[in-house]
Amino acid sequence: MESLGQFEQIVLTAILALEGNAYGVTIHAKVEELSRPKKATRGAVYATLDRMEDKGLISSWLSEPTKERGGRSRRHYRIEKFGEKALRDSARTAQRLVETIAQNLGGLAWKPR
Amino acid sequence: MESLGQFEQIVLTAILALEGNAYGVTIHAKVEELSRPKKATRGAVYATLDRMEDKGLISSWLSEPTKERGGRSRRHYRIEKFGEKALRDSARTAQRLVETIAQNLGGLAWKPR
DNA sequence: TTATTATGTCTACAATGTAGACAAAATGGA
DNA sequence: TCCATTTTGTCTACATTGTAGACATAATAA
Repeated sequence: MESLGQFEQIVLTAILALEGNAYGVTIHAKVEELSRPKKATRGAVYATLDRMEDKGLISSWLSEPTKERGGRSRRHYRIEKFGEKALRDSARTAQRLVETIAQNLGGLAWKPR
Repeated sequence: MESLGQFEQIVLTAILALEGNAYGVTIHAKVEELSRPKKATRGAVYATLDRMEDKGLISSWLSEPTKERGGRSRRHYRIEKFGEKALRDSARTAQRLVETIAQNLGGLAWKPR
């Protein structure tokens, strides 16, 4: 019953949100968006992607190079069933925490959107 | 701009939820409740409490022994302002994740109370 | 060709997470 | 009295996750 680390959860969520356009650079950008105002380095993202691939949470493949300035082939990632389940589970716990915190600490003042 | 680890977040939330009755045993129980079905050992909880006290997120003091069978003095914990802020911040990020996951993965099947 | 952009790999370390043995205080019952 | 039991806490050692940044490579424009 492994469970996701915090950063793993964020990276996985980023891949999910990118629907089919998930590779190093876009994932890194989405991770920073999700964890704002905290920064993340590319190294951190790639290391986590590697580990998650080893564990079978995600899989990857190389695409053809693009035509943009400097564009070269990219390693794309997608979530496996196993990763989806892990993410779902971790989201339940996260939700439980958020509710408990909101109840006890009062308005978090986030606007849902 | 330190940010809370996953387990730190859970332990902090447990202290919060226990309002004034937070010490090793009750915290451990609440942590397991919050992270169900995952288990946690007492060692993990205490190690995390120590680290968070070092960082000034929480503080602790010893209470008088109680009259129950085997009851001895307990180390009670409470959250400091700094810890409260850290928890609030981490809750915002968690909420952002949960929303993103729910949007992309569909019903998490939690009832928001 | 070389500078520049986009992309990815690697290494090494710091921080966090975890298990489980051990210790000690209190007290009820032999 | 003193020992077994309950409650509580400490400690050690290690595994996993998180992070920074240097380095490498491919493509192309100039």
